[in-house]
Amino acid sequence: MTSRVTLKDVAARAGVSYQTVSKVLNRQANVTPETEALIWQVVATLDYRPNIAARTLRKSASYLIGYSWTPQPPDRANPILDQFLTSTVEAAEAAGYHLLLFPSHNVVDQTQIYRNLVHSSRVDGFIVTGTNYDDPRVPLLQELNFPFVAFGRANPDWHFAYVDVDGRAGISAATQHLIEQGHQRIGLLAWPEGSRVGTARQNGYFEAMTRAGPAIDPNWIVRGSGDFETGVRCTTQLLQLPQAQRPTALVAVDDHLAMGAMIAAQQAGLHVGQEFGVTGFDDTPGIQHLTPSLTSVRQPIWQVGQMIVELLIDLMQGRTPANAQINLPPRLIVRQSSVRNG
Amino acid sequence: MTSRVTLKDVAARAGVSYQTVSKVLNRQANVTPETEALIWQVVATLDYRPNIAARTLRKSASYLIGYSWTPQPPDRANPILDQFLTSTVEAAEAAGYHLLLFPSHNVVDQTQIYRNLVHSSRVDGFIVTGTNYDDPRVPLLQELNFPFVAFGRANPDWHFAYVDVDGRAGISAATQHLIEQGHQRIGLLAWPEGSRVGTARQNGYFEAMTRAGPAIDPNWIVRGSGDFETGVRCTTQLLQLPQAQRPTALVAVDDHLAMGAMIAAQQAGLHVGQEFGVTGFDDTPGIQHLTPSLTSVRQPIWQVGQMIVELLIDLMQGRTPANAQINLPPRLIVRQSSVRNG
DNA sequence: AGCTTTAAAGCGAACGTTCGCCTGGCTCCC
DNA sequence: GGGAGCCAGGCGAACGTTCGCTTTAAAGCT
Repeated sequence: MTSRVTLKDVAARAGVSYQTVSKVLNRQANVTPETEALIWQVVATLDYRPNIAARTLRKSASYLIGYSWTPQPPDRANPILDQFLTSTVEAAEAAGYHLLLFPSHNVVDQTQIYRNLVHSSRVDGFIVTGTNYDDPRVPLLQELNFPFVAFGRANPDWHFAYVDVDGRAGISAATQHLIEQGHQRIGLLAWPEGSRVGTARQNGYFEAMTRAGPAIDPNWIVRGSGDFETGVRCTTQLLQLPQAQRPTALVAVDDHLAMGAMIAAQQAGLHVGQEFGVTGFDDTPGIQHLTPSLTSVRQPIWQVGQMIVELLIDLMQGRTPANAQINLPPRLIVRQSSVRNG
Repeated sequence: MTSRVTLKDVAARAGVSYQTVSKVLNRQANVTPETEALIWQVVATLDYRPNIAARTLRKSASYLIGYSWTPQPPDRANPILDQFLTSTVEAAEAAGYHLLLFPSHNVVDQTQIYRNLVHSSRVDGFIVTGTNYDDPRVPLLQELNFPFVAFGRANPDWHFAYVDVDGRAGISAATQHLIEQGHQRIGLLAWPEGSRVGTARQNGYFEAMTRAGPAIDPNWIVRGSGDFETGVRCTTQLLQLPQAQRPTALVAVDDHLAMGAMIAAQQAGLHVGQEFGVTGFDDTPGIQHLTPSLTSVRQPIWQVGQMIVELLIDLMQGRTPANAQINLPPRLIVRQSSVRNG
């Protein structure tokens, strides 16, 4: 808009060639301290900023990171989007990169979008979220030999950079915690089989149960999509079991299921916490204000974002990170819904 | 990564000059149908994609829109971020634009960040959210003569493009609804004075009350930051008033305050809905699952995003939109917390 | 003194587009 | 039949950088 000031303007004012100015700005100059100081001063007075497009063209590096996420339906919160974006944007910014958003709603030809961004050299790398088994984006980006880091693992046979949160350890800790509260018959509210995240989480339940001893009744394990209504329905159904066989606590693989479970238990006249333990997963903002407040597993989202960017920048700049498969432990946040004296 | 294919490659293969290929791709060519078809075919077989950096440099248009938002603390959900981003990204994509995220956390020198993005021609325009009275970004962008559209108004004396949601109408509708439910003494949980959004919303309360008749007791109006704990505290305090003077319903200017109010009322032994009406604002995901479910005012976020992008594209392409000050009505979602037979 | 080394800065080219102007050849019409 | 008009396409230049090589001049060495 306001007429742009370029290298040539700075050079003219400083009495040097514009290439010299470029070298000074990129700190790779052989110049006398005097000319260097002069150039910096002219840069400051003219308020010069390098034209990113020209730099991008010349260096074929856009300093842009592509980021896609899966939008949630509007009646559902995305508990981590805000924090994850803030974290990644901040880490990227510190290294001179920006985030370019693109939607993943277009399931039809996901790969075309990626191809396009790669071949038009719009972006230098990708952050891929919500990976599942055999996620097509992973082999695609590998085939294109394009830098990317995933939030979450995929097919275990594939070798690529990712940062993941150990859902197994999280659910295991929640289960263990309920056992320590004296529960013996503990049920599991899980997602349908086949999702990578869901499998990891449910394995945490089996691990803790078999380690600590309580027998598992297959009837205690119910599956459904991860929403509130499913939580209500499945829990109501579980509570139909004969008194001596029905669970006294439920581990849910996400907070929505857990909230449904709490409501169903309350409707059945149970005092959640005291008589009936419930735990969730994600530590969705707001669940600390429920009555009773909901125990949940909190993912270290901030750290995930930081590490993803760190890895990605290594990859984009051609370095090989020492450890490109990172698995972070989540943290159990104990609240009223799972403790007996609460 | 994979060796890029350029206009010249296409031209060589098609036996024309590369400029002609460019013209065909930009649909401004005078070419025979045969050569045109041939060029398109070669483009397809070589899988050519224009290099965005080169185009950006030449046209000095980056097809990038800068978007900044104010991150919420991690224990607080941002109820609209996901939907707003999805909406804007989708609308932008349809017009060939992408969104560039940048953080607004750096309060110290907000304007430097904007200046930088403008002068380096990183972006072609901005979406500015969370505007307040005398927001410094508005005059800055006006001075730079740079296209932008705000989500929300600012100083009423300034003339710029915005899309806003009529908070006054929303709170007015909520208040009106409580009056229709038979409430006469209705209180207001508001933010501290001085915020633009807060003022608009509280005015809706005054409007509906004076229009419909109930006298307003200044004691019914309490202010504090918009969080859950404040809602609890203020409501508890209100309920200390003598029985004959205390409100039988509360209008809250956001959902957090409303949730606090519900809990405080329940702790005071009141049956929310039946005996004590509560309404919120934002229709935060999840509040439909509270007991009782919370009546709230829903903003047409999707539409806001679409219209902002529409306006912005007009501005960026030099057109003058017919109506650049858009005020959208929100919608009251009535649930159990505000109805007497609920 | 004559030669090599080094420091400081200049110079040309290239990245891949788009844009405006130019040209060659054909058609058309009086 | 010859000039005007038009159509298809070519051509040069420019956008603002970065990069590697060259040049100049001064300094160092034997």
